[in-house]
Amino acid sequence: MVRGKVQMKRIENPVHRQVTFCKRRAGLLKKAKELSVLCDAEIGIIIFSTHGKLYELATKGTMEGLIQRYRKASGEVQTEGGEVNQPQEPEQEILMLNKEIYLLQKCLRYMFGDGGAGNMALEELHALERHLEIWTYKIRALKMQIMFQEIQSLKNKERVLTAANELLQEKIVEQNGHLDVAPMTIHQNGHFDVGPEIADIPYPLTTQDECSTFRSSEMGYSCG
Amino acid sequence: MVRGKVQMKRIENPVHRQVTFCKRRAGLLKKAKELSVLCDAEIGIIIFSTHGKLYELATKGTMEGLIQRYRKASGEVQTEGGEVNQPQEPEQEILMLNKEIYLLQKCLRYMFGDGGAGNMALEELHALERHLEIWTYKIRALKMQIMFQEIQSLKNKERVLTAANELLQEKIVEQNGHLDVAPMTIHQNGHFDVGPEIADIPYPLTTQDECSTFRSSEMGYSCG
DNA sequence: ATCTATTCATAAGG
DNA sequence: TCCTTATGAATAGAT
Repeated sequence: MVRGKVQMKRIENPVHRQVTFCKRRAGLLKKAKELSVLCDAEIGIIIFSTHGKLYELATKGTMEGLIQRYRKASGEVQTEGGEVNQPQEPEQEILMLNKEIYLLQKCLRYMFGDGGAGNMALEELHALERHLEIWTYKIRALKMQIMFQEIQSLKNKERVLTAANELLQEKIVEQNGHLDVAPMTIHQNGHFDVGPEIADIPYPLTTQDECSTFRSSEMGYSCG
Repeated sequence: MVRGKVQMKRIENPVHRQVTFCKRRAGLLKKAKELSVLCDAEIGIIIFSTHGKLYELATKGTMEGLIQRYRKASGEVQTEGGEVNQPQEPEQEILMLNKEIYLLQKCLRYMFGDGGAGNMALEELHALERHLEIWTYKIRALKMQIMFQEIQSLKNKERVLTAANELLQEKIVEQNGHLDVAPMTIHQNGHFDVGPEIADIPYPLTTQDECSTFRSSEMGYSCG
């Protein structure tokens, strides 16, 4: 028996919450199906429970199809030329990627059966191939950029270490008077010429060992 | 006043349908919000009306975020090795594609700013490049297959026409007695060897001109 | 949009 | 999980 109006806040008792979740979830999905039938609407519902379990409903076709329709519908506002370009605008790029995904999935559907709802024309395949090549090119460029930064970072570290080494050598020479100690210089030539961005570091005796990925803020070295 | 139980079928009267759509849509979204609050669930609803208008709800975060969570959740079931293979199973292939899309989107987010929520590691980029190469390869293979079928279809038509031609020649020769008419044979060699699948066609005097794409059922010719 | 009779959903309990 | 039941909520049809 329903005692009074239910409070619109999270049910704290986990058992009650679970029971209510089951019941209301069923009710929601039922209502969605009814709405779809009565009003001839396409409806998709995605539910993640507190514990991350997925429940879903797609009233016509599949959820993937609905997601694609959603992407097209929410994306086709201000979509103009269908050509692959370098738009510079993140939003346009996202639209492009949505098209890409649509194409990929259409291709996949053809290649592996799935009922053959939407088949791919040869022309679409040509377009897809071209897009994939462009993406491959972009990925390679990005990889190069990342590796370049890494090399730059390593070279900087080398400079720092070399400088530290020389300073230490000088100190040792000072302390030991005329004792002969050979300087420990590092020779390591990469194939990239990186301009000197680090110079005149007072006493750089340590460098951090973390040297990875791309954020330039993480290319750091520390001067103890 | 509700007269009797509502019939669970499409409301034919468009005004009634529209009114019901409005009311029930509002009710559904309200229920979804309640379920989300009461049971701490993340819920997304996508509704397309009959006329294609989009209505949506995402109770936590954005719809895009939810879609990605959905893809991950529905994808990571029974995903084993993270390696790219040729699974033959459509479902597994769909899982792979979901990963692909996830990767593409992550890549895109990095390349074009977007707040930099999830950045890509060099390793992920390597994987993406490899995946793209494989996709390119698959696309090319599919294109080849389609073109091969087209060639096969054309060759069949050639056979049919040649046969028809020969029959016509014979008839003409019969009718004209000893009049000398050179036979009109067609010589056209492609680079693919297609086994004879069409033979002994009685009187194939016409062939359809539609010869395109891939469905083998559409490679047809008609024998008038 | 608002109203109201009626059906529907569901909280609590078993 | 499923059934029951009292009660609040949703809504069809009318205005």
